Amino acid sequence: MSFSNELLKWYQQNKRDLPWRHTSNPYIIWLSEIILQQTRVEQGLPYFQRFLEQYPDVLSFAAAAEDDILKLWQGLGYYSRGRNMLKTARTVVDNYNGSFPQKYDDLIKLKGIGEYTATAIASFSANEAKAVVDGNVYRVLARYFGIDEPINSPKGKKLFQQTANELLNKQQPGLHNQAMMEFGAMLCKPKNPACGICPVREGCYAFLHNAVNSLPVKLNKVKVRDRYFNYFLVTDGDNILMNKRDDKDIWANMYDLPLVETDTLLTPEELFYLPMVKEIFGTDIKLVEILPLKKHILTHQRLHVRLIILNNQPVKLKEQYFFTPIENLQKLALPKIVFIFLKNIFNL
DNA sequence: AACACGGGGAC
DNA sequence: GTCCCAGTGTT
Repeated sequence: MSFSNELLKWYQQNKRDLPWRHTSNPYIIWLSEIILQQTRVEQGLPYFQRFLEQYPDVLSFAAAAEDDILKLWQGLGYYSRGRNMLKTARTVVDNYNGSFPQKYDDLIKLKGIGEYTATAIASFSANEAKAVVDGNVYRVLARYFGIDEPINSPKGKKLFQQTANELLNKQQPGLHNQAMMEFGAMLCKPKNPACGICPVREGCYAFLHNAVNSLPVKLNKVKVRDRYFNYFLVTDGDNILMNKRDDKDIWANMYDLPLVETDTLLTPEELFYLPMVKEIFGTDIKLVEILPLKKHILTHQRLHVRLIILNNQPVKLKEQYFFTPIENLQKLALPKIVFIFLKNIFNL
């Protein structure tokens, strides 16, 4: 029995019942695929449900405001996905008459849809015969065929895509693709794969050569940068001073508090002496409290975040600053760490 | 080719 | 702590 047939048999018996597997609607599949980029199914599932309820079709999605999309995306990370979805939804309405494309060549042109996602949508919704290659597929192929080429080198990427294409079941590409990924996620896991119950282990290079833990090979460990975020909490009656972030840094276009970033951890005295701080709050700082430093880990950054509560009014409002009612915080898209601070203070 | 972009869960 | 998740866009 061929690898593909064993795989499909395993899939029919072991697949999870996931909502996006009950449809061939490319809009719904697109929604699920974007949400699941670099995101585990369990984490993305509730977001998928909320998005589908709020925006049942591409027309309603295209009509949304960016603030509303980001708010619904809050806590999921990689927020450019949400912003790109809005662009793509509007492109689909404008250029495709609201009918979501199903062909790879159309999909790949849309914002936020890369090689993987275009293949996934095309094969799941219309059985286009292309092989998906995601993190799961890299792992399954590297182990089964004993490929030690790094999965994140250009050469490796080509090799794995080619291998996946040759393995693809051309009769049922959609099913085959889903089966490959489910197999990688459920059985051929990164740590402690279930080789004991694996239906294809007799043909698996890694199993036969005791190389399961050394495959796949991946290069380039990410460098992590330390950043120190000093947030200032300033209120005026029932209003709170907020900041809208620009589109350059992390958390683009989302909302946080007035922020002074430093290279190192400063004492309050050093901090209050900074020109930036004096410019915004003057020289007479009325400190109420400094909440303890919280560490917030991102992929490339370690954020050291603290909240400084002042009894000052700003002497100068920067352009991106604005006062808003505290109850309105519920409606703003806030980075996780900012949300946690504010939640603890205001019982949001 | 290298880097930026979040947050969470498993070990 | 480390790894990595149904990756993509920018430089």
